Order: sequence, then C-alpha cells, then structure tokens
Amino acid sequence: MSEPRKLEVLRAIVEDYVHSREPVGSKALVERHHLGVSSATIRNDMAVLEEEGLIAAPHTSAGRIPTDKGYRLFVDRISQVKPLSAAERRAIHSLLEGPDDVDDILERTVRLLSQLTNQVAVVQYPHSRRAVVRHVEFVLLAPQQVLVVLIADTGSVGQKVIDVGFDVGNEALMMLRSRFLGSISGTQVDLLPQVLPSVVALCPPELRGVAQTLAHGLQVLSGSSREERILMAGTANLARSNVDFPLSIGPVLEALEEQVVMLRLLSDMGDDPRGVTVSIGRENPYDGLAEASVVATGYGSGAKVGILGPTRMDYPTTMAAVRAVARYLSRILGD
Amino acid sequence: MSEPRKLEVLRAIVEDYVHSREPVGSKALVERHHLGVSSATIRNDMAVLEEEGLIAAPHTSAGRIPTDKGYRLFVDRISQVKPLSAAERRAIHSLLEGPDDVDDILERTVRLLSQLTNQVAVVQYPHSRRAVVRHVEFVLLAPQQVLVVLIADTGSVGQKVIDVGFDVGNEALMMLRSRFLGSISGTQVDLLPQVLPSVVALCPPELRGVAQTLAHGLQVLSGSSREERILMAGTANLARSNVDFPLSIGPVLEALEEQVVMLRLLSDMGDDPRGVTVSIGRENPYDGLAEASVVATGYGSGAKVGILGPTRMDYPTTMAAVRAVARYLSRILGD
DNA sequence: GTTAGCACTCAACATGCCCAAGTGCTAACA
DNA sequence: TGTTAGCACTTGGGCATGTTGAGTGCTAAC
Repeated sequence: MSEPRKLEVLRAIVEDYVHSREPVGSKALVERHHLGVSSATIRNDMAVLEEEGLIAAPHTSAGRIPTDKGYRLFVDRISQVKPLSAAERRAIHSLLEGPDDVDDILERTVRLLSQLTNQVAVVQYPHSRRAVVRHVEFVLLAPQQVLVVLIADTGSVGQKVIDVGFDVGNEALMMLRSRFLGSISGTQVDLLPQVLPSVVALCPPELRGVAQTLAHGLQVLSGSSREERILMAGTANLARSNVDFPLSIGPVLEALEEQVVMLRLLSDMGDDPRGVTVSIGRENPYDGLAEASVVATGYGSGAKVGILGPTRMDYPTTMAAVRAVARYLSRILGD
Repeated sequence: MSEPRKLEVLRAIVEDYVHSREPVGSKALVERHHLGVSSATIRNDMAVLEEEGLIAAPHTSAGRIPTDKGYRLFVDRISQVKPLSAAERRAIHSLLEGPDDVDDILERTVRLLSQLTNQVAVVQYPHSRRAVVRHVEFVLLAPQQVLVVLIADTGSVGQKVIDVGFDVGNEALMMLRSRFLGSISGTQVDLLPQVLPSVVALCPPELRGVAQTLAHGLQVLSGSSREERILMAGTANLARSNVDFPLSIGPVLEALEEQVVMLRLLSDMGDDPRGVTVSIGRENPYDGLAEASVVATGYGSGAKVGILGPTRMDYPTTMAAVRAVARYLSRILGD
C-alpha cells in the first residue's frame, strides 16, 4: 500500500469526522473524496491504520474515528494551515483600533478568538520583562496597612495591600516613597529583586523593617501578579459545540476555573513564536481535559494565547486563527 | 380544604422534588411526611394546587412538580431560613483572616459561596460611594498617551489609558497632576463630576483641552470601572448539578459571560440588606435564564452578592448561605 | 496491489406487550 | 362539609422481539 495514500485516507477521515461528527465508513469516503480507488481498497488501508492505532471503530459495524494519535499525525504531517477569510482578517484588523489599554486589548482578543474559532479562548497576561518602573505609590489605608502600587511604562498597574506591622506615619511613608521612587524609577521591572535590597539598606534604621516589607511587596508585584493571570471567553461554546456529542463538560469547566491548571498547561507548551503548538486529548497533563485539545502559541515576549476545544475540532482553521491573532497581538503590544 | 394544609402539601412537594429530582406523587407524599390524611385527600389538594398554577404534571400519570409560581409561593410564605452548619460557619469565619485586599477577599468569597451552595456564585465589586480620593497619577506612556490612575482610600485602584490628542510634555503633565491632586485629594469619589470642571477651568488656557480630557478620564474611572465589574466562580457546578436533568447549560453560560446582563440582573433585584431576594425562572428578565433562579442580596453599601442555579434548588439552605456570606462581607469591608 | 462479491456483525429503530405509578371520579362515611 | 376507600383509566418505561442498513473482513479473481 502506498504511504501517501495512507496519509490521504487519514486526512479524509479526520476531515469528514470533524465535519459530520459521525464515524466515517469506507464507502462514504470514496464518494466524498476522489481517491482513485474503490471502497474495498480503502477498507484494507483502514485496517492498517487501525492496526497502527491511528483510527478506531466505536463498535464492530461502525465507521472509524481518529484516535488522539491519529489527530497528532494529522496535525504534524498533513494539515496545511488554511488562509483566513476576508471577514476574519477584517475582524482581527479592527483590533488594532481603539485605545491601547492592555486590559482592553486582551479582553477584546479573547472575545474575538472565541468567536473566530467557536471555542474557548484563553490568553495569558503579557510578560513584562522589558517593562520599566514608571511610578511607585504607597497609600496609607489604615494605621498599619499600606496599599502599594507599581506602575510600569507599559501601562500595566499592579496593586497590593500590605500589612506592615508597624505604626508608620504618613510623612515617613512619603519619605520612603521618595526614596524608592528615586532609586528604582526607570529600572527594568525584572531587575527589581537585585536593586531593592540596596534601597532598603539606605533607609533610616527605625524604618528599615517597614522598608523591607514594602520592598518585598514591590518584588511580588513585579514578579508574579500580572503574568500569572489569564483571561478567557467563550465558555458557552463548550455547551454549544457538544450539544449532541457529549464531551463531558464539567471537568473542562473545572480546569478552566483553576487558573493554576491553565497556566501550567500553557507554560508547558512550546513557545516557538512562529509555530503553533497543539496538545491533543490524553496528551494533556490534566485528566479533565482528556477529551479536549489545546491550540496555543506565544506572543509578545513569551506569554501565551490559545484556544481549548474538543479533540474533534477543525485544526487547520483553528491553528490559522490562533496564529493570526497572536501575530497581531505581538504587533500591537510590540511598541 | 384547610389553607394551612394546602401550603404544607406544597412545601412537601417542593422539598421532595428538590431532593429526588423526580415528580412526586400523592402516595409517596403521605409516606414521607406525616400529614395526618390519606393519599386520596392529598390528591384532591393537589388538584386544587394544580388549578391554581402552583404545581404541574409533566404527563397524565406522573407525579407533580412545582411551577415557577409554586416556588415563588414556597419562597415567600413557607420556607424558613435554615441555620448553617458549624462547618459552614467555620468556613465563612476563615474568610476574616488574611490580608484585606479587596480583590483577594472577593475572590475568596465567590469560591466559598460556590462551594457552600454547589451553584455558580457571583459578586459585584463593592460600591465606593463613600470612597475618598487618595491619589491621582498621570503617566506618559507615549507622546500623546497618558495612563490615568485613580487611587481611593478603600484600596481600590482604577486605571485607564487615554489618548489626549495633544503633545503634552512631561513637565506640563506633572503640573497638571499637582493641580488635580491638590484640588480633589480627599474628595468623595462620587462627587468628582461636580468638582472636576472647576479644576479644569483654573488650568492655563493652552492646557485646558488636555485637562478636560484627563478630567473626563478620571470621571469615568470614578463612576464606572470598578462597580460595574463582577466576579464569579463555580461554573463547573452547572454541569455537575444537571448531569441527569438537562437544564440547558449553554444559554446560562452565555448570560454569565455577558457581564452587562448579570449586572442588570443583580441591579434589578431589591437590595434590602437584611432580606434576600429571589428571582425564579421566567421571572428573570433574560430568556437564557428561564430555567434558572437567582438568589441575591446587597452587602456593604449597595453592591450585590448572590448565586445562580437551577429553579429546582434548595432555597432555604441557599438563601441562608447567601445571607450569611453577605453579612460577613459587609463586616469585613465595613471598616 | 486492486477489486468485486459475499457472509457476517451490530447499533439503531420499530413494534408490541406488560407493569407500576399515579390520577380523577364516585360513593360511602364521620 | 371534608375525608376516605375503591376502582377504572392513562401513560411512560422497561423488555423482548424482529427488521434494517451501514459497515466490516475475508476470499478469490484480476
């Protein structure tokens, strides 16, 4: 049997199954696609494909459906990314307009992506490695409670309430603010851990404890809070696309609610900014997503954007959409 | 027929149906509850209840299930709020611990409430009517682009990127900041619309346009951004609690994703801080929630917290949980 | 290596049947 | 007047049975 035709058959099965949601048989296959052979030949090919674990039959006299492994091969070797339609291009373009508020942009991005793909869209807050400290603010909320605000030149604002455990007065706090501001304004955000200790060291001894606490707060703000959040949209698509074909939706919703799970999932995927990574069914580290696939890619300086849907999804189109959106996102946030 | 018994029968039907998820018949009713009469009598009572539209039969020879109207009467006149269990009390108490960061607290609140009720929990950001301006910051991100940050003494931070459409220099911007800060620091946030114009009027003529734009930005920040957001958790419960009984989950997820819908829904409900408001099935203004109920109440100074679940829910327990959580929330955010 | 033909399998559907649950009604009863 | 027992009636669900059609695997011929 010819290797090219085997792949061709697999491709046809995947496409038909994704389209019809029903096991596809040998006869239907030769009718819908003009492979130049008869159904009997296809049957032989299918037997081989099944033996190799690429497709499976739900029961004896049913057609075949692709396995996770089958999808994997399909994605890796067969599918060629489909070009987007003009309407889709236009939709993505319109993202470029409007204010450059990061939150706004991300919000609109997930909405767009979920509509484009009819799946759940997920985006991670952008990494701010190159971000530079623009401003620091300490606000005394209560006798021992300080609100710490860190503003970067990218427009990202981090905030955190801290219990300083010491009755610092407002004047002292303002003084500390000036010192911090003077020392770290203009510093790269991810260099803060190296810079902050020296600032603390230069503070008057009686305030050093407070300064230490505040510095720690700033450090936390700089490191984690932002990039470890994700935004999502389109969870309703889960219910819609599985109306007759029950992907058990509960575990998937659970996974989506656990930001930690999603973050790990995204991080574990390759972040080749040009390629799109796909994680299929049981390849996913999280059990609840055993019937789901994730299509994601990096954007900007390493954060991820992607979608989550049933393993039975239109990979070429979805991958194209994710890649296109990621590119635009990189461009918008680039400057 | 005695009016008290009629109510008693309705109560029994609601309770049994909520518990078993199956239509409840006259015989089962007299067995499970010790109403002092026979099943025949109950049948007569049920016929009356059905005539009044409080219960309905899915088909001729099935038991009865409560209608929306039946649940309404149940909630209004019959159910008495159940006390919480010790474990539940403890769980709520533990909310008191930890840092007083508003975001953190709300986050934990929705999680707790969704676990407590096994429903979807929703909370609106607290109203900051009494909040006072603590700090204002303008940050020049790009030649014509300014990040406006408004910090209130409650610890709430609002941010927004604004296109000022004029090449304002950094010194001029700092000058404007000082003016704004001097004039509105300490002002109640919701009074900003009245105060800001006079600040603008006092600015040098060549900067008045910019000042106007910035003032508008501040106003938007003060008014909307915070209180018009909601947080939610427990969407996975939707799938779980309806595993055999298909409340169509799609439309509900759609409603939940549309913050606008949820906000209107919550706002339209009474905000008597002591009572708990319930909106049942088709009473909801949004069609997608025709099979869902919302149990909500106000907390703090007028914001809402509540849950969303199928009409067939344990109202007494749910109402108790919502009320208790709202009280604790008010207490924590009170000072 | 491909094809036609054929026996075989099995889910899906349909049909008919019975049963249990539940109702509504009527007549008797307190 | 309200309650009860009894009974005929309705109907969905379960079950056994039969039928159909899509699809397979195998074999023999090309």
